[in-house]
Amino acid sequence: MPTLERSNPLPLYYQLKEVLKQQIHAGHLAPHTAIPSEPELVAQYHVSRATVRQALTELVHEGLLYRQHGRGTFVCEPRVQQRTLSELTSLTDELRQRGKRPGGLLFISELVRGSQTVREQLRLTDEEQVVRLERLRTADDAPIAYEIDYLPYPRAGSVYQRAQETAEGSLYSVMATEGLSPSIAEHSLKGDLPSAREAELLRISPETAGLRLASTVFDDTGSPIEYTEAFYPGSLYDFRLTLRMAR
Amino acid sequence: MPTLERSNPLPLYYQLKEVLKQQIHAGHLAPHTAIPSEPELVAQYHVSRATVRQALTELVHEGLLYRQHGRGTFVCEPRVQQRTLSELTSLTDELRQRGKRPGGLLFISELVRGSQTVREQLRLTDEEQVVRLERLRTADDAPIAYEIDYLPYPRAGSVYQRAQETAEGSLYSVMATEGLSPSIAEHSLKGDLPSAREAELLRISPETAGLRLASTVFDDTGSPIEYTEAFYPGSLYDFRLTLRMAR
DNA sequence: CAGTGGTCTAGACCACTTC
DNA sequence: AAGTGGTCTAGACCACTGG
Repeated sequence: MPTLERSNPLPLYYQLKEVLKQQIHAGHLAPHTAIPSEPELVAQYHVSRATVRQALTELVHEGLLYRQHGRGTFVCEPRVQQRTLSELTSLTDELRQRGKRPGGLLFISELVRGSQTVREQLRLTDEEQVVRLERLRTADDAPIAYEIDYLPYPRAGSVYQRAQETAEGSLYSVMATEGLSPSIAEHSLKGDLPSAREAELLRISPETAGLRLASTVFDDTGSPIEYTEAFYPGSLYDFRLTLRMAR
Repeated sequence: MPTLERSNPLPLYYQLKEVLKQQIHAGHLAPHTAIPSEPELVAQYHVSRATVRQALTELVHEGLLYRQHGRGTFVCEPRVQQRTLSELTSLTDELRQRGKRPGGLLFISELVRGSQTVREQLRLTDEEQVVRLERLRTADDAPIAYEIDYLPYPRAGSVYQRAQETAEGSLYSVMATEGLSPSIAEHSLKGDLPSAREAELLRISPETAGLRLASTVFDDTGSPIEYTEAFYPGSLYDFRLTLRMAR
């Protein structure tokens, strides 16, 4: 049994989480079997019950465990564990998880005033401009999505300087190095047909239906840091989401 | 200032959550303003700091508050507060939130063996059957989606008896009364064109693109309790999701 | 420096499940 | 009755932010 290191700068509850996660993923704890009770974990790892409960509560939130009052704490089904619940994964990460190699082409990077929709979503004043990036995103070099990203220039100026980097990898990773931390996103999703330009770039016929996505991304204070419009042909890509029920 | 009732069977942390929620929604606490510090809440409500922290931690999870180490705890933007983050809302609830009147027509309710996909998703043995419900869902009497629901007969037998009720309202509410509690759902979303039958029932042309959704719903132990396939014409309905970033 | 949230302890009593 | 998780207390020390 691994031990927790008090000299380790990582908090004890966090170390305990990692230990339990690893035991679950390694298969030492099978689905629907009980993990040690809270008093047992207290004794095994020499920490207080509050510390144990902080670790367990977070693992329940992440969909790895479930609790039953009076019975115990149990390991969730692997299918539900597979990803952090209700996460907002970047497409780049998502493709890697599926064993694909993400990539992209940057067509246009410019400073513009932006449409009324864009300005409203990013809550800009009349004087402020937006960075506009037009990208074709690929998996294993095959196009899978056409995407236009809008960033508020006042906060994202340096992203504009480094626009080329966003073509290859994740825009989020570039934004993160600039202190723009995506935390929460609103999405609107509907089925649609591609525009002429989209059909051409994605090399699909104009009759191929796809998914039209508009997203506004916020940092943890709720300030908008990105607005995106994208088209995903149904024949090339599907979205996967795991959500938790309210209440 | 409201007080917490120790005679109230509801836990103190829960009562404190409700008080803070109400103050936020009533506008007494504006976005980006700090709420009272943890020691202040301890003094005001005569509870321990652990109780205060349990209330605040859950409100942070629900997207109403955000914390900044060394600075304080602040109220989130209304747009981010609008709904519980990453919830799995039933279409019935969603439509009500948008001011629409949800309804539906039940075409078929039957017991079948189910396709291989259905049987795999519901993890059924060779002998077990599924309840199959075919529904046209409406908002203000106009069709917005065509949906087929599959339920594992061994656990959902009584839902089959009460199938007619599911036409009018939410299938989840009928399931809930039978001890089937949706907790987590996996979704797959892509753009597609309607089948001939879908176009006819939804009264749209076969060239109208829409969103094709396949969902498997689990209870909190991770056992599947429902599998659904649906088509939402892009011209009639869009999905709205609010998600939290992983980590 | 004072004030904030982050982590942690060592208890306590309760409600629920199982036997 | 014994064991489980749910709630709660009254402290403590730390890391981070701001003036």
